[in-house]
Amino acid sequence: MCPVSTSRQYHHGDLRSALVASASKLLQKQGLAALSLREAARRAGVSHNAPYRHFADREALLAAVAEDGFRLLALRLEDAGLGGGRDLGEAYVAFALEHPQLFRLMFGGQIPIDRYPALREQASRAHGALSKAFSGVGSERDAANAAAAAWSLVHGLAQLLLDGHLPRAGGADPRAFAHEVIGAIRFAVGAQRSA
Amino acid sequence: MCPVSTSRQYHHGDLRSALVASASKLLQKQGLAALSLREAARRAGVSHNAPYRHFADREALLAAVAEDGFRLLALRLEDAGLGGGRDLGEAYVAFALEHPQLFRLMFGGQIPIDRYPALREQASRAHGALSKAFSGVGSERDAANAAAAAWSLVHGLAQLLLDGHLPRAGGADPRAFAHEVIGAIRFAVGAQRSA
DNA sequence: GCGGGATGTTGACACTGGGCACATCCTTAT
DNA sequence: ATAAGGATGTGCCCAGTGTCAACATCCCGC
Repeated sequence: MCPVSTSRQYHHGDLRSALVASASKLLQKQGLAALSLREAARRAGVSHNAPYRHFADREALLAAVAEDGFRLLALRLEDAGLGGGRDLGEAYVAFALEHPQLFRLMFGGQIPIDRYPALREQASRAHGALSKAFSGVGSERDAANAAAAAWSLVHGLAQLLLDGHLPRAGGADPRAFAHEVIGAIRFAVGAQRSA
Repeated sequence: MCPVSTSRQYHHGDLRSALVASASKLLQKQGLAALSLREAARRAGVSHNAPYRHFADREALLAAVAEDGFRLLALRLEDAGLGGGRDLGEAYVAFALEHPQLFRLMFGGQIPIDRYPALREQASRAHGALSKAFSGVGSERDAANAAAAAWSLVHGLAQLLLDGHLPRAGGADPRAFAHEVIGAIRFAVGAQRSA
């Protein structure tokens, strides 16, 4: 399929990777709207139609970029997993803040995940890293729900921070703010009970 | 040349509203990618450049649609607010599930909110409706953080449900699932403490 | 009336995603 | 080694889009 290291280059060598790379850079610098197939091709030094040999359409290229994103996120979470649930959450938010555009692409609903098995797999990996921290809580179902709730919490926090919806009470440092908010969920739970 | 112009009104009457309406419908039915200025104009029965008398560019039209979305969300939350924090959360998720595309537009980061004061105001209104439920919790700062945490939780849950990231354990009904997950946050808090 | 500003229209340009036929190069079987 | 054949990349084409500029039409205050 994809001869990796041994053979000489045909025309470009590894256009697929080059395209994903230039697309990622483009996404990070200029945002999703500016990410065009043609521009990515231009930066990779090939004609505007060459990408179609590697990606069915623009969406497929986006999916490849997102897949890389999920892979990176999963790695981060697996690293942070040793520190417990709260560290996981902060790592999640940190990832989003470091790669805002990438994060939006990954969760922006632009890509129908089920159509890209490789994408789904990396996403599941990230999911798994989060779930593991809650595997010992109550029944199996309780654990799954707790994991879903925790994921929701940190995911929503990341998203709202990116969109500038949360007036950051905790000063300039978003990481500290995230720490504070994640901790404050217990107050919310309390209020919920009393209501 | 169309010399017959008696029945056909040259001035549309309220083109701005008509454009927002057709854009909303378009968004809901076909998704953000299919929402073009030209198509919206076409559906409003007007030439492809007429929108520019009311919107500086495509983004401004999107902002107007999103503004309507926030207005609707705020209303929903204000209605649900009487029932307490948990009802609020479920109303939030329900809104997202009923208007998936609109919700994504509102929070997809496509629109720089700060550039559209009217948008910001409606968004703040929704925020306020959520915050009110936590106004009595601990110190003022605790309350703000609790509100942020609660918002994050339901927002993340909505987003993850829309993207199909959460395998729904609770059967077919997403509303019941949302109820369950929101309730499960306390397990997550417990796990967090013990970690 | 009538002139000016708001509103719509037509035309044009650059750009994009995507399809087609053709050129180029590598690999493999003969 | 060489010819067949498939993988890879190129050009040219088309429809659709956002946006600008010039022009047409309408409505309101003088």
